Amino acid sequence: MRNAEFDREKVLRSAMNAFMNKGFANTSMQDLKKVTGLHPGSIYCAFENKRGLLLAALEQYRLDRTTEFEQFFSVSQQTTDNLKSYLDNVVVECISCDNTQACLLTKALNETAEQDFEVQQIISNNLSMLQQAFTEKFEQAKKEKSICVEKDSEHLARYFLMGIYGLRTFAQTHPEPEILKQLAEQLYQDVLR
Amino acid sequence: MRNAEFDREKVLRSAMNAFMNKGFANTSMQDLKKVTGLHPGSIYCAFENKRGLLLAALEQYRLDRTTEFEQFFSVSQQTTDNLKSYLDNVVVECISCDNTQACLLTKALNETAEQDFEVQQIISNNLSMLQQAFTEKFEQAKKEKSICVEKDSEHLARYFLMGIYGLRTFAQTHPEPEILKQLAEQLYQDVLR
DNA sequence: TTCCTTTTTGAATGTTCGTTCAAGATACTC
DNA sequence: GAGTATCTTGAACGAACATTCAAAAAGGAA
Repeated sequence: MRNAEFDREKVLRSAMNAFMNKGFANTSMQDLKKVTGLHPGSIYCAFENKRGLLLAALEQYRLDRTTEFEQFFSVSQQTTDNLKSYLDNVVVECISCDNTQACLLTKALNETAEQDFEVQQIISNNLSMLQQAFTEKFEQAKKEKSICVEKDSEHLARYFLMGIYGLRTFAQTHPEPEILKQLAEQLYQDVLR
Repeated sequence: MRNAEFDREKVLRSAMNAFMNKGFANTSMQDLKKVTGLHPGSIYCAFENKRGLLLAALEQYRLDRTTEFEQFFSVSQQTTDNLKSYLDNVVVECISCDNTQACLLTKALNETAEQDFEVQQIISNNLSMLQQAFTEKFEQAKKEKSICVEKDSEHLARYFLMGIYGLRTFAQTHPEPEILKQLAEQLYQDVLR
């Protein structure tokens, strides 16, 4: 017997960053070898192929983001405060202009749409779960009397998520801090109103 | 002397559709040969290379979308009506689930970001022009008393565009007509409020 | 019709890609 | 400490890629 030498999580996060930077198709095995430090054979041994590495990276991304989400919503007692923090953080990520701070899900969704149904399904599911998580937070905010009870939490979650998608795309052409902050602020107001 | 046989606009629209369907990197010259009906040599003769074809397709896309934009805003006297029509059409395009109805600019932006500065610049410029066009429409709506004069037209245009980006991304995972219509409706309300 | 120029054609090119594999290295088991 | 199962290594593979090019075809000028 013998265990693998490499740190699986580190490797997956490296691969994840590479995919976010250059996209799946444009990231070659040579690139992956460089960023993960793994030789082709090891990658194929551990993940079957390049696509398997993407699938594993997507799963790691899901785990990481879920943890991050829970951290954001365990700061303040006021759920709306945490929503604001979450949104502010999206803006910070956008401002950084660092591709590795982007969303792997939307990035991969844009690229593999209509070509790989399994990947598309996985991404859709992940995004649906995020949406569901937001729905619960809006439901909670209603209980805390921060939001009018008449509002539909599901609709709010969808609108909020739509805004985040839009913000990220917008930032790609106009990463100006003040403008992004302004857009995020209005989104927050519109959702809470 | 001898003129080229092919219809340049038709070729560019075919290429444009292919790029929107599979992305730039995933569209091979064989694919392009198939959809354009042009042999590799002709493509290289006319557009220098694959990237040159993308640049030409982006320019054709700009022309087509500009014409379409002007058509949308020459229907009703009420600018706000035309804004609504424009937004409704985005929803229709999203519902169709037809990749060729997507936005080549955001698609290419997602793919070539951080890899091809010239392409990124062209896309940014095109999107800025669209934003500017919306700004003018909101300015006009203010003159028509449809929007409060206190509002900042530039901010409204940015927010509206952000919403459209978000809507398109959201639709990729949830192309349900009713939900998309609801999101678009709220966006319209939030902008006009 | 003849000639010249340009386009069209599609096979050939060199490169890069994802993937494989056999040899070597290494840690665990007994 | 020997044996063995597993991982690591990196060269080699065929396939697919963007690109080139020389020959063939065809329009315009004379």
